[in-house]
Amino acid sequence: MATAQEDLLKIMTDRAAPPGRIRNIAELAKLVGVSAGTVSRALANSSLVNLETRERIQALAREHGFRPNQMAKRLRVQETKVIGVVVPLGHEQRQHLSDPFFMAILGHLADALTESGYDIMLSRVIPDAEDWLERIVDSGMLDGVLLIGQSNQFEAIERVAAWYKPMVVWGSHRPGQVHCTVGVDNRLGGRLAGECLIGQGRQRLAFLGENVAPELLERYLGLCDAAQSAGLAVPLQLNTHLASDIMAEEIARHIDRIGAEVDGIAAGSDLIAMHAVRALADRGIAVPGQVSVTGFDDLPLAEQTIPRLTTISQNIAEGARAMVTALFERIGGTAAPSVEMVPTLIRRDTA
Amino acid sequence: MATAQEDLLKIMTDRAAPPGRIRNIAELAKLVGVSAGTVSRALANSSLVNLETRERIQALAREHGFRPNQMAKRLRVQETKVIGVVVPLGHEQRQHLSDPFFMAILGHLADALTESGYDIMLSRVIPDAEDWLERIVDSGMLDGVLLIGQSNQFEAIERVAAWYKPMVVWGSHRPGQVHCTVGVDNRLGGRLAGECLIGQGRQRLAFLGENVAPELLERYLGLCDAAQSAGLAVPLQLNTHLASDIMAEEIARHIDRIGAEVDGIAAGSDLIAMHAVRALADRGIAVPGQVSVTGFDDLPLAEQTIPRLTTISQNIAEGARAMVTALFERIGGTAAPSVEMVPTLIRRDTA
DNA sequence: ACAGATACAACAATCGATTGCACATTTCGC
DNA sequence: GCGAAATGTGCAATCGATTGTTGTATCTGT
Repeated sequence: MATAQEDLLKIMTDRAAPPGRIRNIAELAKLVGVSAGTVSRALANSSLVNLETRERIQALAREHGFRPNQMAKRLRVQETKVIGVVVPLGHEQRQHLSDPFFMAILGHLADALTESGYDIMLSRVIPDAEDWLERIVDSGMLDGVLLIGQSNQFEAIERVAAWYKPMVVWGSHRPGQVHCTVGVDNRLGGRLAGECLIGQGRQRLAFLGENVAPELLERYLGLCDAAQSAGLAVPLQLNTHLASDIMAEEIARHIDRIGAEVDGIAAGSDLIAMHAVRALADRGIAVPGQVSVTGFDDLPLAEQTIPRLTTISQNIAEGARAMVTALFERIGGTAAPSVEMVPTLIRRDTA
Repeated sequence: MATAQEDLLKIMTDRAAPPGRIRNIAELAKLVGVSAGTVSRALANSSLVNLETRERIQALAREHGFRPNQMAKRLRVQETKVIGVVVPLGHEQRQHLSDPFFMAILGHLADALTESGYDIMLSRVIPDAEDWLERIVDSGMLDGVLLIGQSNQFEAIERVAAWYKPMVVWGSHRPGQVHCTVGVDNRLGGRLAGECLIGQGRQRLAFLGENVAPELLERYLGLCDAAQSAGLAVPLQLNTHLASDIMAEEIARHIDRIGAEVDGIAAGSDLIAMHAVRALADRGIAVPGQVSVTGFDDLPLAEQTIPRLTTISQNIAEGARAMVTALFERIGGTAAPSVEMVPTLIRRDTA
């Protein structure tokens, strides 16, 4: 702590900005002896200004560590080079940014966007106010918006999508919807999971995950499809919050309650599956000996659990790329359509 | 795909903005029949404008879905309400945003910042240009900057910290440094890990993790301290990249190479430890039977591996809070000092 | 040597909101 | 009924850069 105090002193002493720091283009212009406009062009390396003066100005700017104010530039040019990445938490007030799925996709989005010279504005929104999305969209700070997940905000998204084009949403595509989505065919994914379980001879199925978000609902419906095709009873649907701390005990309770009624569990996500496997193991129920479990997402962690998760793969890297290209097309004025990717079953150890 | 085409059509048709959309305060002012200034004040709910007109203006704004342009406001007010969260990847070009540690801390930062009405600008920076941090810091877009990790950019950070106050860095505190850090005492953490291993009777120690980032270097030095105190040989130091795809095979190679030379591994992070445990298991080496392993961070995943990781805990939630409060103090003009938290050993199954 | 082209740089409008100051209209005290 | 205070609104400057237009040397060709 002693050293920290010393630092504090040091900081207080050179509190004043470096002498003669240049704050804006006008000051630099005065210093160089030209007009502000010329400086602006010089810094943009425009051939309109004499090579000699151009270099003189650039040198002086570098020397004084001057960089033009982006806020002003962006206001003038009406282009911000910032994309909003928004996670709506309609049904999940708890922090959910640490959800591994979100993090995985965010990583890929960040790659693609920074590569194209865009910055990322991250918003974790709890849609309490009716116009949460409108507020984001016309804050005037964003060139476009990527929404990760539809949550229970389908209506709000549609409403905005009707007039705001540069927006792409990760989620399910319902026939006739206006907003542009990228995602897998969740219903097919659910069906694949079901068929896998049924193929193992499982008869009494359950789905772990809530059904307010379209994505998860579709997965459940896909599971139902599979059950129906095989002549089995309608699978149970067990609600589970997405916040990881609650999730664990919630799942444990479900497992306790349903006990031997169920021999095949399709989880709404890998994270849910992981907790389910753990809860089953804790109770001495063998996976996949007595109960089979499937996940959804195929996150890196699916391979690292023991036993490794059998899961439905959505290609997140490809999905992120698709979102970004669709968004750029839309920013450019083209009406890029939705993209629906095909999920595949990754067979590992749990089913 | 048919439905997607339909959507496209629909989108093209109402391409034009809604009729009579109000673009700026001046237009709204004309509509209401007052001056722009009055509208501005009315929307800010200033008591300077008559309650009646105020409500009339607000109603009209709501009706037309008008929201003032934030970019303009922020330019004028010289306060952006945006905090930059920056991950410098000096020694790691590969995507690293998906690093679970980063994600965990980002989640908590997002909570704390949004709660205080700040937005987050996320930058994943590869510090190739010399002035990467300067560019971020005086882009004019940020009220403050949070740096996650020092990477190998200690000098650059110090240089900027000399004149830019509202910046807080997650990482190690070296005596006499100028920039404000929040983090655990990494050296002590390394020592704790070492003592734990030695306490299990381990004699031939190794550290898994590169040593260009101060944090990891300190951890290694702590391990060395412990070894020295116990009269053991200097622990091996094995470089390991942080990009998760390379990491796995790199660690596997290390394990193959060192074989029986080592019976105690202190990993630089939980992720590294996890991969090490897996690599050992794959080779039929019992953990902790033959080799003990410790992690660092105590991420949620540390509890979910099998066997569960023995690790050094840094309280990430508390750390994130500390970063944010320090940053706010600095934005307010106070020179908040560095914070160094005390790490603790979490004893689980791997050591 | 002169019309016309070329190369530079200055001027001023603009992006969209905020806010100090001045001005006009009530309201109030006495 | 008159000066003073209170209230409400408009005007215009400002934040900091960009860019279309205009103006003035300098240069080219004949």
